[in-house]
Amino acid sequence: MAVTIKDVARLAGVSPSSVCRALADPARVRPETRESVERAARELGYHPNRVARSLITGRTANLGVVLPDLANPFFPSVVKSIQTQARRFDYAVFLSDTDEDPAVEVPAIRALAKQVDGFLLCSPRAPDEDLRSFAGEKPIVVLNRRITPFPSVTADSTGGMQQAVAHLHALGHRHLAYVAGPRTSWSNRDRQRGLRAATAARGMNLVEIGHVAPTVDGGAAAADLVLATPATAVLAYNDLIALGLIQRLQARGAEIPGQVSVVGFDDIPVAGLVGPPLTTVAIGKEQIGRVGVDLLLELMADAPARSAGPGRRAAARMPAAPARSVGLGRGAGPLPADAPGRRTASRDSTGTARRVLPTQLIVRGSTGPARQK
Amino acid sequence: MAVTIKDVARLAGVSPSSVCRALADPARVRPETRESVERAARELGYHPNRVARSLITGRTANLGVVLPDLANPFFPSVVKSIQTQARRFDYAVFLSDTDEDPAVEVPAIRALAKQVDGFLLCSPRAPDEDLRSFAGEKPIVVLNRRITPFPSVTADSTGGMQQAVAHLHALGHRHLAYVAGPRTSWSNRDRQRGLRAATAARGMNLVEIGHVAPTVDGGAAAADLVLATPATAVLAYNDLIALGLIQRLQARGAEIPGQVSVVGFDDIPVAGLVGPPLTTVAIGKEQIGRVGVDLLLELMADAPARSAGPGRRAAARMPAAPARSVGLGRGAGPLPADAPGRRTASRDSTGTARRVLPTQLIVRGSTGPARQK
DNA sequence: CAATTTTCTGGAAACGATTCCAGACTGGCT
DNA sequence: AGCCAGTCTGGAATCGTTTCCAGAAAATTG
Repeated sequence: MAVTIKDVARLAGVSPSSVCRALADPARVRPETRESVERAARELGYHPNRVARSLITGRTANLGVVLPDLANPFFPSVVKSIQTQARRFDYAVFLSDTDEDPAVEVPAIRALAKQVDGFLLCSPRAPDEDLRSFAGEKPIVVLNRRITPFPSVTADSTGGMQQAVAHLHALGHRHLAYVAGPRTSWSNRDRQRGLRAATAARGMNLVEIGHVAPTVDGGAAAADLVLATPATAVLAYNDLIALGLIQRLQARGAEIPGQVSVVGFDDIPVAGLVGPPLTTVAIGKEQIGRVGVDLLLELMADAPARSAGPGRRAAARMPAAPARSVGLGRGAGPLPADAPGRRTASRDSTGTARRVLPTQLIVRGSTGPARQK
Repeated sequence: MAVTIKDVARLAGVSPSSVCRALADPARVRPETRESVERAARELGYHPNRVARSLITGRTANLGVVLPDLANPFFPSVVKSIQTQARRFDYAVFLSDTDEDPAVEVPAIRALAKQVDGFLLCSPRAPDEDLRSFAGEKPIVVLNRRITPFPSVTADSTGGMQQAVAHLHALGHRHLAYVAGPRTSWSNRDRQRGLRAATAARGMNLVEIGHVAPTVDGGAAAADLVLATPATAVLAYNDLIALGLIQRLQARGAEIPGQVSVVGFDDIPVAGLVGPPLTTVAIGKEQIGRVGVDLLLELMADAPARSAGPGRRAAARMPAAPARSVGLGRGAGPLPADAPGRRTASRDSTGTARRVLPTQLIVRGSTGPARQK
């Protein structure tokens, strides 16, 4: 039914091998051959079957992206940047939304494993050891979490929390509350850790409120608990929770920021549009995806498709992933962080890359001077 | 490197064909064979290579989703529901974001064509004839647009606009403005058409404001133009534009809804969180994806992978797509529209399915009585 | 012009699974 | 015991492409 390489070969009057060569690497055939093959291919509308190709080359030109919840506006931003960067290198993207269910993650990865050249795991929720079982099988880069031995891209939660706490301290707040996200979220632990350090450093009081879903509803559910504490300001695991908090706090009659200040995390696109606009810690969502893809491509270049030996032939046709693209810095986001120097790149003791992206407090309307007791 | 069917065969002491049979259809081998194959497979951690399988079966168990912009919160909702429904039938999802560029669409489809069993095109922006060139090649279902000969899932824009206009009319508005979305968007034309009909029916005045990007910035750009008209209420192509309008109108000192009422379209998740909460026309985003997948699976069952003849063998192992799943109605959304009767299913003259999903006006805080001149 | 290198090409093998076909074995029946 | 139907299995072919290998043709050299 579909037109194959044989059809082209027949029409062009050459062998399938020559068609392959003519299309893959025109320099390796006589100009006349190239010409007639190209004409035949065009005439028949031939497009090589990537499935068949990947069977023999071991490369699929696909990337797998696994994330917990596309309904959280943070993730579409990341996926979009992944998509953009992947397309630049002619990679297509598989998407798998696990719906915040850790148990779905491993099967999801497993299902995609043979169809992709590598994975980007965004904020994976599965236990470390489950994920580690994929080490060595496929190149994997983890976003928003650190699991040896995988390269990772994370945000500087500590720095962000320090900025946020400094801001609140300057406004006179001394009693803070933190509304925690999912128990299985590494980011949550990271942010919580950063917040504890920051409050401790300034001798501030911190109340932590249980684990809630990282959604608007989760935030709403925590609001009443917040009012029951002496906290004059509350920091949320993420913006969605913060939005839910504001919503419910206002419904309870609490003025924001008059009675309670609220700080989010992520700076999702709508953060500035709500009433009052949300003060939040911004992280470079576009950078996460871009850096993640670059890291993954580097990793894939090191661990080639089939043979383990370095310097494979196929690598020649693979677009160069490394330095060049990293340095491009196209589409500088709102963060001034795109300057090379600001991005922290390090390697741990085993040599795996760890990129930590800078964070930045965006002060909007949801924070103000602490109320007087 | 990876474990293949041969390895399993060797360990189990049988031929590769038997391994295949034992795993695919246990009833076709002796229980002992099945047992030893399963043990060997488990021991080696064997997972069949889906790429190799699809080469011979012609089925990939992948779906392709193409959409214009994941940053528009409308699309993640749709993708998520597609993903959920696809997973239920063991399909994986390829995602391609075209960044609102019509020219990218056809190559994007082309690149995925050989790796998927069918496509869901969400709000495609490419010209009809370009997309029609894929007819017959692959099963395609179009969402938010109608292009013969493809089955489609659309929202009842006319009904939605009628509700919105009735609402505004009742509030005393007589002069309306419409801020149009992308020129290439079928939905925009559909909504515009519906709005014209609705206003004409009531003898209301309608000013149409040029095509803007379907984003917050697009809305902000149109705000000043709105103020220059006699309109007391403005309807936007979508919620993002409406949000941008509100933002900029407020910045210009216009009270909302005191001076201008604003109506959006889509009911994106944040619509209720902004200040003031947005009055908007809701469409069943979860339904769109679910119905789209069901329609596509039906279509794929009719037009099987390889041979054109009906009643293929492979179809037996493919989960039944039709009625059963459609009727499930799991996870009923906020719309009462999940009841079977309310969803309009029709077929045009050529017999292609056209599902039109109901819309519903959600009245929130951004609309109020018309200001007195 | 012969010898040698280089360029170019076709045939065959390979990738990992599925499926067809035919042969081996089992069991039931006469 | 002999025959037949049915069950179960292994070998071979297949999917569409890439790649290896060897041979043919062309170009270069002495």
